[in-house]
Amino acid sequence: MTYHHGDLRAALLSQARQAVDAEGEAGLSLRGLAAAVGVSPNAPYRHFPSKEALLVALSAQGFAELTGRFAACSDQAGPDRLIGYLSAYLGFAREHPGLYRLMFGRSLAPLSCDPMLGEQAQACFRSLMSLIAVVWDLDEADDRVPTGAAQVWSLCHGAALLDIDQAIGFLPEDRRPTARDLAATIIGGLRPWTNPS
Amino acid sequence: MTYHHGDLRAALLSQARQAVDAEGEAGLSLRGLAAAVGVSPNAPYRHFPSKEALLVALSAQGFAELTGRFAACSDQAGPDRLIGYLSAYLGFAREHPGLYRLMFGRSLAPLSCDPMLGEQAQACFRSLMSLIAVVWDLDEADDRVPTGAAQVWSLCHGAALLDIDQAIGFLPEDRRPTARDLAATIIGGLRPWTNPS
DNA sequence: CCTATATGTGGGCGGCGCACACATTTATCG
DNA sequence: CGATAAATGTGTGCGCCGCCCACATATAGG
Repeated sequence: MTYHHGDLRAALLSQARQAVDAEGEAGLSLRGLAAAVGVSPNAPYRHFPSKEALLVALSAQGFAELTGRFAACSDQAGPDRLIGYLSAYLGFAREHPGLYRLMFGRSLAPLSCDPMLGEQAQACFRSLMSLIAVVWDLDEADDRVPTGAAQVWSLCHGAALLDIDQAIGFLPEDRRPTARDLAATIIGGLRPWTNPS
Repeated sequence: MTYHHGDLRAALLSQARQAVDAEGEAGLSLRGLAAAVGVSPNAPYRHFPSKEALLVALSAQGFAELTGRFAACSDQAGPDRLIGYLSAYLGFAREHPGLYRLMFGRSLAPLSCDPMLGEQAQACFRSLMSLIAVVWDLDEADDRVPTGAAQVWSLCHGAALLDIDQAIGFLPEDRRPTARDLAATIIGGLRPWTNPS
């Protein structure tokens, strides 16, 4: 290993990603990260002005990945596309609970502050809005689209949270919301999920 | 002030409550708390085994307060009661964003572990479920009630979050969800919120 | 009254984020 | 090619943190 690492920034992000996936944001320190990558405790500061900045970068990476998952099922039509998006969303949350909490657990306000993160997050939300416009047959520019998307996101976010930490005691073990449940709710209105087939 | 404080536990909780309301969970340290109350840095450990335990106690207090708000409008009937609950929920989140995030921002899993917190949180959720049973005219024991309540809570939680941090860029400034919006959604199905009257 | 227990104090350990000065590598340009 | 500037990593250190320990003091029960 040379004195210069090569791509320390990427290495740090990757290591942080692993750590967050494994133990959540709580179990993550810049010093620990640096040590894991095999570098001095202060090296990270050459790439991120603060721990917060690293977290934001990680979050942006998460939004980009989620947007990618959405894009992967954008070619499907109608209800299939809706179900695709929903299971992409739930799948992402289930597979990366730590990152998901990092992305949505903190205030969404910095989204608008940090340009990079804002860009990624907005792209993600735009993707959702265009889907909503299709599903509800609204004009893309209709100003009911953002509020509708907010409702849909709320529903999905809640479902994802309940799924992530299994909210024992709140929901019976076998009554977790599925993408199909959510789709039915969005199209047909709130209604208790029925037993999974 | 005597050597013995009198009711240090309550004083700490009260001070913590203020701090969390003011700057959120992030700006809260046991040492700072102790100093603010005028006591040595380690005194808190005689009343809480860890910082986490204090946070849990604070959270439980929050659930109790929310349950209280629900109870305050339990005498109303039908749709009024629904609207009462919803505005109680949104009002609580808006007035105490720091505490709200503390209650719902972390994993819900410890709810089942810690008996005290679990009790308060379950009571809160039971209160919501009985409302749902009424609104949707289901038997209290109907096993669609918990899943329905989960949907309703998801919607409210998302609305509260969007409201709390004003999600600039996601929703137009004047399209925040109101209790009436949510009630309409719950009864009539997802539908973009219309402009506030 | 005297002792056990509850409660608060003081010192210390290891870890943290971060600021500073310094070392080393890489890039730029005459 | 060689000097010099910029980028990148190191080392030291400060103040804060949560938490553990031994100790002091107040309250309660016999």
